[in-house]
Amino acid sequence: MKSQQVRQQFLDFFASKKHSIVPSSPMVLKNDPTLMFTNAGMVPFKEYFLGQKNATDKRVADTQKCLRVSGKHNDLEEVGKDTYHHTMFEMLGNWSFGDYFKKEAIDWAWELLVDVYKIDKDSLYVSVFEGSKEDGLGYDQEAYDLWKNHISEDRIINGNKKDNFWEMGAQGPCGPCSEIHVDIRSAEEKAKISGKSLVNNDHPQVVEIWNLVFMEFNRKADGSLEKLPAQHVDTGMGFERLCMVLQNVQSNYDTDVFTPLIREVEAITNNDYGKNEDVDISIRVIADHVRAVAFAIADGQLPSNTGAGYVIRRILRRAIRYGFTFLNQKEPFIYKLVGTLSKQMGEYFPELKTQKQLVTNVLKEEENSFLRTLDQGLVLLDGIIKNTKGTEVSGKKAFELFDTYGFPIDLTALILSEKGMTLNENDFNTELEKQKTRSRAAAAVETDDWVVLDEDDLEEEFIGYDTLEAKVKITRYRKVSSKKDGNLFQIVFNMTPFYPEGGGQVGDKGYIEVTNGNVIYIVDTKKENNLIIHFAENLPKDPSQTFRVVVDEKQRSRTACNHTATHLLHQALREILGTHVEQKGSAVHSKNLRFDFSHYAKLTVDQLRDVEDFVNARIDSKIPLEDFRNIPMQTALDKGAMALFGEKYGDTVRAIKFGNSMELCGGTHVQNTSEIWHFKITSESAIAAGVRRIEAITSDATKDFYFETNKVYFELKDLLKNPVNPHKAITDLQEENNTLKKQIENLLKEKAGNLKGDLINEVKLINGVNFLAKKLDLDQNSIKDLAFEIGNQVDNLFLLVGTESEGKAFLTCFISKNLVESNDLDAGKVVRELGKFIQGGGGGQPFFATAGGKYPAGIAEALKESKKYIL
RNA sequence: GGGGAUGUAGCUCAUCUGGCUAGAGCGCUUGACUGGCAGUCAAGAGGUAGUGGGUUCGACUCCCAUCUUCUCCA
Repeated sequence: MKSQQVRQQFLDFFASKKHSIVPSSPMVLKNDPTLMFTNAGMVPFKEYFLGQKNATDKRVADTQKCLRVSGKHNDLEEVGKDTYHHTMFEMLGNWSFGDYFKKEAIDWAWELLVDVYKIDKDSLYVSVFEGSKEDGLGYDQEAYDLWKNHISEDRIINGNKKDNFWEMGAQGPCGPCSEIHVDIRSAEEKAKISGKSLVNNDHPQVVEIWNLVFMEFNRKADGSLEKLPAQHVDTGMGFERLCMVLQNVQSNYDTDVFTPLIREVEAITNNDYGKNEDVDISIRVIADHVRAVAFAIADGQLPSNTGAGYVIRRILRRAIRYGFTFLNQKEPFIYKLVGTLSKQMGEYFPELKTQKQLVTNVLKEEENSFLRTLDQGLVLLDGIIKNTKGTEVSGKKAFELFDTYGFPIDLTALILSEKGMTLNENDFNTELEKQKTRSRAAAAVETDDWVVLDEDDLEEEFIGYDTLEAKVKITRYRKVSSKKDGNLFQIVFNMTPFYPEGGGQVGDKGYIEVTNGNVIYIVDTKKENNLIIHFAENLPKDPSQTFRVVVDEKQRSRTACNHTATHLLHQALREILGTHVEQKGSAVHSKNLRFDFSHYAKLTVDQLRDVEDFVNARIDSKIPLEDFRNIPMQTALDKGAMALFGEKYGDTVRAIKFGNSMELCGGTHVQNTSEIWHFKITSESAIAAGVRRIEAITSDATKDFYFETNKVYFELKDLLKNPVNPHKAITDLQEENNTLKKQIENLLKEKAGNLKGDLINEVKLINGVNFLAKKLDLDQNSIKDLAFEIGNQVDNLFLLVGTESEGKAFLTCFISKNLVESNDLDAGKVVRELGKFIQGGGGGQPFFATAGGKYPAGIAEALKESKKYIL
């Protein structure tokens, strides 16, 4: 059975059980501070489990693209070494939000696997939670009894808390779970060792394929459990593993999910899969990683050096590294796999198709940049090897190479071992640990439990589109402390006019009015799991009162101008550059806006001008806002709204329309484009291959901008005595300046030439040494030049020049090199000793040295004294 | 967000702990040799050492601030 069919049958099966089938949510998360990527099928539905939102569909099923790079079985460095771990994978899941529970979940799982997929029930095992004393939980008898109806009791295994009690995190919803394992070994092997003993033992052919979680508790910060108001089902089945079982192969990488990629890698790199262990690992790594990276980029997450982008970069670099070392690829090649991937998965994940060109460009650029890093590292490592005595390279040096220059440590180890050398890994790990501790300490956040004041009013209403102030009640609050921000309070109201950071737009600021006119400032507003959280430095004394809260109007209106301008800019770019332009990122602040978009070339001056004109024309046309709230997604799309990838499945959306610009958007906007007043691009630059960034300003900021530039212009013009043509005035000045410079240079040379002649005439032969000590009225640099020039013409020279400037005294001493040796003279010593006369000190090299002091009157004596060195 | 590195001629980089009038290779200009090209030789142009402060007799070098780029960690 082809993987496409496997996926489809799953979805069809649950559709027949009255589930809504929803598309996969983005793999990259934007509004969750606790998580960078969707790492399990349940992530998009977190808010339902947390009780922060009521599900509109009580039964849902989907396949979800997930990314895992850390965790007990998902260390990035392990992926590829075995045949069943991945970074990016699909998780098939069915959900019940307060609807059905254990019985249906278990019955349907069995029906699908055995009746639909026709898996031999004698190869299946199931596990049941055995209970936990520390949590006061008993044996999950209910699940056991349900399984007993389908499977013989000797195939039911008891599982401990580690394997059979699922938790979302340290805090939050959790519950017992029941896993289904499948044994795909041959009959002989099964006869030898019972599959039962291999369950949960990391055996590549006895694997868990489906986990059914029965969510019924909430774990509090103090570790205790409380019963959830409603019970949910959350299941997750590894798609790739399921395909392995159904396609009757021994490895996920032998399924048609991966084989097209593996064939392509073989063809491109001219290597065969299945002949050499290192080559096989490399090919698996590349086949796995290219999926993760391509999906992430298609979801809008470009590789970068921080946050989620850094994780993506690391995954890609790991693939490049394996290709470099074991497949002998010294040029970019991974980008060539995008076509195959898109052909194979683009049907169900259309973002791969539409973003194919961008993904390809970005990968190629990243590959090139890392290959440069590797080149540089190879040179540095060579240097380290040369400077190493003995055969062990210090861990500190290797760490520096890794930390500062990005050279992979395993590559260092490999190269060293080829040269019969070793690496002090302990020291390396110590250094790495230090680095981690430092970073963690800087980012540490302590979060207290929520204090819930109003259980009944958990769904917070956003009223900020229509009003900037309201009378509200606090429904919950908690304290968070971090090194960076100190103590802050997170406050949630029953309703709020404050816009939370999202869609690129910054969160609102403002204040809470407490007793007798005092206020508590709200410094930021953010969204977390669908909850609007207000950050305040204090908490009202009596949080149970009703408060008036007010949004900072100035910031809000400026931000609104910038947000609307961003939409118009987006429209302008698509109109002027073409519809290949897609939003890749956006930041809307009160003082400026930033818009990243896909485009292959630098914008010309004319294009920038056209874009500005286009936006300003729409501002001039005074277009009113049309605000469509709570309309179904499909309705919005039918009306012509631009759908962005990265949108999450949701019940209803909001669409913002200004004339022909229509986008799905939750942000705040002006009522009429005329409020924006004016739009001005301040910069255009590249941020990645095929992605460009425009920064721009609007309204008040453009006034300031024009005022400032205008002011500078008039100041300059004034300085130039108000010429008719300032441009010409400046170029004239520059030319004049150049000719004058040359003239002065010539004059000075001439003067120095004369002076040099005079001085050479004054040189006296004393004791076989050409001696001259004189005070001159020249600057330090000229004296230096002069000294060297005289030195070039006169042999056996001992020259001492004194000079005085700004009340300070200076001595310069030049001694011909042959004299330095034959007469054992040292100009440095000379100036140091003579420096005493001018109450200063100095030094230099044996043949040229300078000294400075604060007593100019002593120069004469110093000059007189100098004679003694040659007598 | 935290740490490390980096910025010197058009390009790639030297200048070891402060002091050899800031150098090399490639590239560029001019000239010579060779039938032409490649090439060789000779001469030459090109640098506020990221920027702004400070310490010092003296700063590319040390200190502070700031920006660029790279990189690791979170």
